[in-house]
Amino acid sequence: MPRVSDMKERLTDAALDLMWENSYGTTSVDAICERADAKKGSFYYFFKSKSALTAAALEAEWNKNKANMDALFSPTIPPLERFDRYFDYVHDRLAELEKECGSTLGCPLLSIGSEVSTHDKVVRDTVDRILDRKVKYFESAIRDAHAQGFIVAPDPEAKAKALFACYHGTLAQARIQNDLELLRDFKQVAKDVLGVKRAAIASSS
Amino acid sequence: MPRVSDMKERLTDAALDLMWENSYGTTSVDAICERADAKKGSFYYFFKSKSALTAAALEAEWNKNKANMDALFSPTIPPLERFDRYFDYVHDRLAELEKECGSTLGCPLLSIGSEVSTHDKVVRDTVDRILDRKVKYFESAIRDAHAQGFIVAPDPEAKAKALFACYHGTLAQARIQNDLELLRDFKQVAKDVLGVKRAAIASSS
DNA sequence: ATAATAGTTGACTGATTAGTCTAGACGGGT
DNA sequence: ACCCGTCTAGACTAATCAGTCAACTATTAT
Repeated sequence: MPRVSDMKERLTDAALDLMWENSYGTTSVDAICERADAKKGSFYYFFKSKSALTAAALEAEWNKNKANMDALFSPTIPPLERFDRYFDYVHDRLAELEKECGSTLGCPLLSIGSEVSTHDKVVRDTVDRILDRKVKYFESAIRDAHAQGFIVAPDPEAKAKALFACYHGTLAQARIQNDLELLRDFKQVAKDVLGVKRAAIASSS
Repeated sequence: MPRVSDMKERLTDAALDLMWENSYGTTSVDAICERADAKKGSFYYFFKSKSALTAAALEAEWNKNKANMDALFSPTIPPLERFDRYFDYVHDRLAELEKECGSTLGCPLLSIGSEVSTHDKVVRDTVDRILDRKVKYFESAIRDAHAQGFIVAPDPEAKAKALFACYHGTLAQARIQNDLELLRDFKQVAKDVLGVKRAAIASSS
C-alpha cells in the first residue's frame, strides 16, 4: 500500500476551523483547500461533496474529544462535580479560541446543525448522532447524582436533555453577543435546572 | 408623492420566510425576489445589500410581533402565567409553521444570528438589539414574580438572561432534531430555572 | 526494477452569486 | 395636460461556487 497521507485530516481540520469561526455557508471548498494546503483534486479524492466532508469533520472532532469527555465525566468523580469541570473546560477552550480568532465561537454542532438542518440530511443526521452521544454523559451523571441523593431526578433522560438544551442555548447566546462572560453564571443555572438544594445564597443582596 | 408600493414589505416578508426555513447563506437575492414577485431593480432600490435587507426583515418581524408580546406579558396577568402563555404561543406558532413547511423552525433570531454573527456586523447588531428587547419581557415578569413572593430572584436581569438562554437552546435543539415535542417539557424547566417552589412532583415514579 | 496502488495536480465547466445600470412606467399634484 | 418623484424592468458584469477529469507523481511490495 503506497503512500500514507495526512491530507484527509488536514481537510477535516481546516473545514471545522473555518465553519466554526464563520459558518457552513460562507466556508467554500476553495477556502478549505487553501487552508489545508490541498488542491481541488485531493479534496474530491477523499470526499464526495462539501456536505460529506462536513459530516466527516464533525465525526473527527468528536473522536478527538471523546477521551477528554470520558475523563471529565469519569464515574470516579462525584456526579455534580463532573458538570462543573465540564463547564470549566468548555469555558477555557472557548477562551483560548477567542484569543486566536477574536470571537466567542460557541458550539459548532449547534451553529452548523441549526444552519444546515432543514436542507442537508447527511450533516443533520451526523449532528444529531453526536448530540445524542454527548447528552448521555449528562444523563449518567444525573442518574448517579440521583442515586446518591444529591438531586431528585426520577427521569434522568429528560433532565439531561433539558440541561443540555439550556447549556447550548447559553453557548449560542455567547456566540451571538460575542461575550464569553455569559457562561460565567451557568454553573448556578445548572444547579437550578438539576434541582440541587440551595445552601447559603442570600449572602449578596 | 406618486405611487405607494408594498414592495418593501413583500421583500422583507419573503426574506424572513426563506431564511427562517433554510438559512441566510442558502437564501439568494434572486430567490427572495422571486418569492416577493419583484425584480432585481426593485430590491436594490429599497435595500443597499442582502445584509441590509436581512436587518430590515428582522426589525419588521419584531414590529409585527411587538403588540402580541405586550399582550402576552401584560402586567395584568400574574407574572408566572405570562411565561406559560408565551411558551404556549410560541409552540402553537411553530406547530402551524411545521404544517406549512414540514420542519420545526426554531427561532429565526437565533439561527440567523448564530450563522452570521462573526462576519456581518449589521445583522448581528440588529439581532442583538431585538434579543435585548425580548429579554426585557422576561425580566419584568421575573421582577414582578419576585415582588409578589412567587420566586426568589434578587437579580432579575441575570435570571431573565438565564431563562432566555435556556429557552432558546431548547428551540435550537428542536430545530436541529426537527422535533417540536422537545418544547413540551419546557414549562417545568422554566419553573426549575426560576426557582418556583415545587408542589406535588413525586406523583410519577 | 517494475508494476500496481494511493494520492496529487490544476485547468476546466457551467451554474449561481451579489450587485450595477439605464431606460422607462406609473400616478398624484398642479 | 404634463411634470416629477417613486418605483419597476431586466439585461448585464465580474466574481465565486461546487464539482469533474485526465494526466501525473510518489511509494511500496514483490
